Amino acid sequence: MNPEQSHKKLERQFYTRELLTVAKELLGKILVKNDGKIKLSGKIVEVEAYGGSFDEAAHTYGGKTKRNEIMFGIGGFLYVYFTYGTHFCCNVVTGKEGDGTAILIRAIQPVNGIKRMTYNRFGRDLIIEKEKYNLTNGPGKICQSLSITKKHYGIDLTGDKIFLLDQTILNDDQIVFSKRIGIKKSIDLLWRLYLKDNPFVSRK
DNA sequence: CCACGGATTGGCT
DNA sequence: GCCAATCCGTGGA
Repeated sequence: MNPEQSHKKLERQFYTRELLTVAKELLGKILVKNDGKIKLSGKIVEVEAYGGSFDEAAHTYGGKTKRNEIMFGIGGFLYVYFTYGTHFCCNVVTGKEGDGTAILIRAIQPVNGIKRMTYNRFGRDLIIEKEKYNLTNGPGKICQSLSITKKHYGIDLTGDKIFLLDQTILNDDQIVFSKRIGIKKSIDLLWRLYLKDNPFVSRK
């Protein structure tokens, strides 16, 4: 059965829990970008947790600024940032007011709207089968294929524009806990979580 | 005001 | 494996 038709939208209380709890349970959930007639969606297969008093790699480490203020709010909102002059990345804010924690969505497995995602990414149809795996296997690629930009900063994930659909919670033995990618601080935390053996994960 | 560099990606050696 | 692209948030003068 199509997972988009068989599960409910995640509510506020899913997001307001502790960072790593939410990170684990985000795996396997369906991310939906609702563009009206067209709905783009994918299963979350890789995430990274950020935030808390000792995580120097988190954007919240230096305190509240205009850029990161949504991360300091209550869970269930979207934190979008722009980096390297080229890419957007999207995060799910977690926890209570003031926590400053969020989870970067690093890779999804396309479910619906694959043709549209392909056009958003490459400006054309798929040419080779292999390209299917290059659609959404990275944080910048997700935002490009789903057309998520700065204007989606702060969107309420309990609304109907961008949201998550509930799915079965996965067991720990299906999840790999590893070091985060592309950071220079707090590099030893095993806060990158991904689905074991999933071909849409950004790297092993 | 200015300088620095980044939670990335894609192309080339 | 190396590096440029290309913007803007952040921090120091």
